Amino acid sequence: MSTTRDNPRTRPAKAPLSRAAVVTAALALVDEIGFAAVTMRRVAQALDTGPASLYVYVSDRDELMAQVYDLALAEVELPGPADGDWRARLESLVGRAVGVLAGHDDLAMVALTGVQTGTNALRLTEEMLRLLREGGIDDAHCAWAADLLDQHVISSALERAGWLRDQRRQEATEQAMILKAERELDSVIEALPPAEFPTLHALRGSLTTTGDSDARAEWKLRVIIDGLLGGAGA
Amino acid sequence: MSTTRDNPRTRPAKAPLSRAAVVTAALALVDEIGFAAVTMRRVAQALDTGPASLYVYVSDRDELMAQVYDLALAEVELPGPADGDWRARLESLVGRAVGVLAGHDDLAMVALTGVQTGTNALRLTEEMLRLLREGGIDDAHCAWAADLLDQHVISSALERAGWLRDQRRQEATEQAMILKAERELDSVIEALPPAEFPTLHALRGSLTTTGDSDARAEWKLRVIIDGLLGGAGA
DNA sequence: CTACTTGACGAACGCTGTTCGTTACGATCA
DNA sequence: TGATCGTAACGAACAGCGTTCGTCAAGTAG
Repeated sequence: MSTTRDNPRTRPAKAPLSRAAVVTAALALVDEIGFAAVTMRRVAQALDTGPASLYVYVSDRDELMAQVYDLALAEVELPGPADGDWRARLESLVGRAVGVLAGHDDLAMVALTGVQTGTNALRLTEEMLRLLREGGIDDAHCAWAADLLDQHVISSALERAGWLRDQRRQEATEQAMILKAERELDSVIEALPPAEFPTLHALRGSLTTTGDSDARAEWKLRVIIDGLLGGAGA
Repeated sequence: MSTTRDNPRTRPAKAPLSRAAVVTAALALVDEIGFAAVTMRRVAQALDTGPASLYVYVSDRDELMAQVYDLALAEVELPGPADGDWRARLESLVGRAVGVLAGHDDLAMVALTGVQTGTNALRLTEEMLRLLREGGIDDAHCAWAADLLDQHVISSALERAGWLRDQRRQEATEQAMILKAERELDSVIEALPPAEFPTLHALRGSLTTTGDSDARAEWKLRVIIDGLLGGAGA
């Protein structure tokens, strides 16, 4: 009974296990199996350990996911002078943020639980505010404008992530149903009484084309900046 | 053993149990204990039955919550001619939607899982599109504009719901810490190196005043509509 | 060589969404 | 009236979840 475990020796090297290792493994898992499917147990399994071990470096699942969120934001490169004037740079910054977040499934959901205070989140906010000021937005409104842009980033990232997921699922099923959800919405509208929903019927065609989520996000962003420059914003 | 159960008689009347009853109970529970805390078991308990019984009327927790979401939207009254021109009406409609959703904790999260096709969601979309067209927004852009406004509604509702929840918690704790999260963000910014984050430092005051979430949501809405009228929207 | 701190982790708790198989009721039909 | 049958109701269970506790082993300081 004294020499019960040879585990410590049989296990070769093992991962040193650290806060960074846990967060990195969790992010990789988000990309692999999706945000909702990432559990403490699976993260532990990926690190070849038990779930309890994670709590040395992370206090909570929520805190872990907040760290993962900030790690993902590290991928966003700040636009430089080559990207043009303040407006072009702002559009570039926002576009990159949407792209990066959408590339990690529904990870952007983390940002809905409250203001993120991670290093990278603050780095992006700093640059966003700087560009807004450079564009002449009133100091008193800059915070609100950044908030509005943040909401746009998160919403668009989630929408795009969902679209990417659907597309991957359809590739996996190898079915030519093109866009099931799209057709669904179309048929729902078609079944509506035209007398009560005339506008939905009239615009049915343009409502159900969800394909170019990129162009739509860019259009929305232009609208927002236009609004900031035009009326109450400046 | 033959007269084992007098249950059917001892139980006085019992709830007839129906799809509507389940959804209504779930909505009441959302208001009482919060969106995240609503489980199938608790809904069943509120109806004095077991969790398995719910699955006769509802296929899924997600489907149940989608129904609850649409039921909540029924509270939104469409603005009438007394509310002014198309723009005033649109602002009124969006404001009411935000208010109603924010009054049901994080219920707006449901709308992040995909396009909602419930009766009331469509009712609001119809009116939104109608007003946008009346305002002269190009048909090709109306769908995108409605999407943008939807994102605003959901984001603002979630933000406001979180604020209301924090406030209720602080009332419960009877503490005068005013706004813990606010102070937290303030101290986080204060601790940042000023050389790398000059704008965050400069705007620190206006960034941390989260109090008037109403005024902020209204300002954002004005910005969006201004943007729709100004540049690429019309 | 001993004492102590600290990371690692097996086991367990209470909870979750959901399914299965069995009841018992109300309506239908002979 | 009496038998039949579809179906709402539900007790029990399953697999999985986040998290905590107590213990074990390894490294460090004295």
